[in-house]
Amino acid sequence: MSKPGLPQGTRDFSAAVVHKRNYIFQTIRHVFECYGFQPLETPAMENLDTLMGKYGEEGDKLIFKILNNGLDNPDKHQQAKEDFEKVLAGKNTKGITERALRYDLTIPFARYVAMNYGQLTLPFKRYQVQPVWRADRPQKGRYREFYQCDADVVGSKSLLNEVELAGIYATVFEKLGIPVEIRINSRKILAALAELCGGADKMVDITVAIDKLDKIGLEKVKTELATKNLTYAQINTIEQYLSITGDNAAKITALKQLIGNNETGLKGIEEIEYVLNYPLTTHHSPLTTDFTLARGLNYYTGIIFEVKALNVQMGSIGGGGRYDDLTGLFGVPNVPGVGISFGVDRIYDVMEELKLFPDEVQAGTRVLFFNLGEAENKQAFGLMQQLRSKGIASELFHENTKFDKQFKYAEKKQIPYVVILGSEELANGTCLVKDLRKSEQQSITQAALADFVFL
RNA sequence: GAGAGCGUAGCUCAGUUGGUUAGAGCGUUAGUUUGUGGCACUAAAGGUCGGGGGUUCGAGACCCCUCGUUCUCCCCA
Repeated sequence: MSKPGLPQGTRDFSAAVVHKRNYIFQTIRHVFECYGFQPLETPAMENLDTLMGKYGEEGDKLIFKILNNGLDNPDKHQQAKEDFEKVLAGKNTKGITERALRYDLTIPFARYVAMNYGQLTLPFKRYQVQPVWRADRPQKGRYREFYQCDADVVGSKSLLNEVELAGIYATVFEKLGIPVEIRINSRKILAALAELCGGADKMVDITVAIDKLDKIGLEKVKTELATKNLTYAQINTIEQYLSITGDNAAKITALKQLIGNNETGLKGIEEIEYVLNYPLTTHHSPLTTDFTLARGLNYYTGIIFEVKALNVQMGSIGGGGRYDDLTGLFGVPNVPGVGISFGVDRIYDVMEELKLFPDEVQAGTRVLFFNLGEAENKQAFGLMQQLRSKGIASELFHENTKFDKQFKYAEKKQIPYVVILGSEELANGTCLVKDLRKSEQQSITQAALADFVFL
C-alpha cells in the first residue's frame, strides 16, 4: 500500500478555501446574470477533433487526452498495435484516443453555438464557470486543473457589448473590493503598427514581443524584435509606439500622430474612444488605455482587455477581447463575438494577500448543543431542529462526555454558541445559551430559544 | 520541451569533517478537571530519514539511478 497522493498540479480544497472560492464564484455569477448573461455548462470531455488545432502547436501538446477503452481486448490487439504505431509516427490518433479534457471554455462554447445556431436568440449571451485542464508543467499560480469564468456575447458586432463587458469587470472587482486597472487596447491598432512597419505578416511576432514589455523591459523587447528580422527603422517605430505615455486622452493624441492616418489604426482608435466614452460606474472610468497590451491569443481581432490588480505582484487576473469568426472553425461562418474571462485562482491569491475576504464568508456551524444524556438529547434535538428550520446551522455533540471535550470541539470548529440543556434545565424547562467569543451565558426558556438571535 | 532547488514524525524544520538507540516546536490522544472551553503542567502515540543501488569498518549525510515536489524559461489563466 503506497501513500496516497494527488495528480501533479491538482488540489484539494478544504472547507475554509471552498467557502472563499464560492464567495468569488457567486459574486461573478451574480454580476453576469445581472448583465443579462445566462449560464451554460458543457461536458468535461470533448471529442478530440473539436479541440485539436484550435490552440496552436503548443496548445495541442497541452491537451489532456483520454485513452480509448477496450484497447486490451485480445480480438483487437493487432489493430491497437497498428494504431499505436501511427501515434508514434505523429499521425492519426483515433484508434488510441478520440476524447480529451476541455482545455478552455471558449472552444466548447464555439462548438455549442455552431451546433445550436438555429435555435439561439441572437445576440446570445452566455456565461460559464467550470474547470479546465492543461498538461502544462505546474508552477507558481499555475495548475493542471483550474477554473475559468467566462462571459461571451456572440452574434453582435456592436461595441455596446464591449462596454457591457468592461462594466462587468468594473462591477465584479468593485464588489470584491480589489483595486484594479482595466487595460484596454485594440488589435486593430497593433495591426496598424505592423502595417506601418511594413510588415503586416510580422504582426504576430510584434505582438508577442511587445506583450512582454512589462516583464523583460524595452531593451530585451528590441532584442527579440531584432531576432525576428525587423529592421532598425521598424524597431525604432515600435519603440516610439511603446514610449507613448500619459492619461487616456494624451495617449490617444500621441497615437494619432504616430499612426493616425492608417485606416485600420483609425478604426481601432475609434473603438477605444467609443468604449471610453461610456460611464461604467458612478466614479471616473476605471479603464486605462494601454497600447502595449497584446494578449497571446491570435483569434482576437478588435478590442482586447486585461485586468491587473493594483498593489500586488501578480499577473493578470482577467482578460478577453473580440473575435470575428470563432465558429467558422465549426462550419458556421460570420458569427462575431466578444468575451472576457476571470482568473479565479489568482483573484483568490490577491484577496488573500490583501485580506479582502469578509468574515461572514467563513460561516460554519453557529450553535452546538451539548450532549448530556439520552432524555436531555431528545429535548435538545427538538430545539435544534427548530433552529435548523430557521436556517441556523446547528449540531448536537455526538457523545455524552465531559464538558471539556464538548467545549474544545466547539472552539476548534469555531462554533460561536453552545446550548447547554442538562438534567437541571430539563426539569425546569430552560436552557443555557453561551457565547463563546464573549464568554457570556444566559438562561432562557426553551420556548424562547427558537427566537434567540445568534449574532 | 529546457534548466535549477528540495524530499527527515500529521505540519514546520534541526541533525556538527560520515560515528552509539535520529531530535525540537506545533498538532494529535490521554490525564491533572464527571456542569463550564481557550492558559498551564504531565504523559503517550507517531520515522522502511521518498525508493533502489554504490562507496565505507560504519551513510539521514558522499556518489549514481529513479520517483515525488517546488521554482525559472517557453507558454499561459
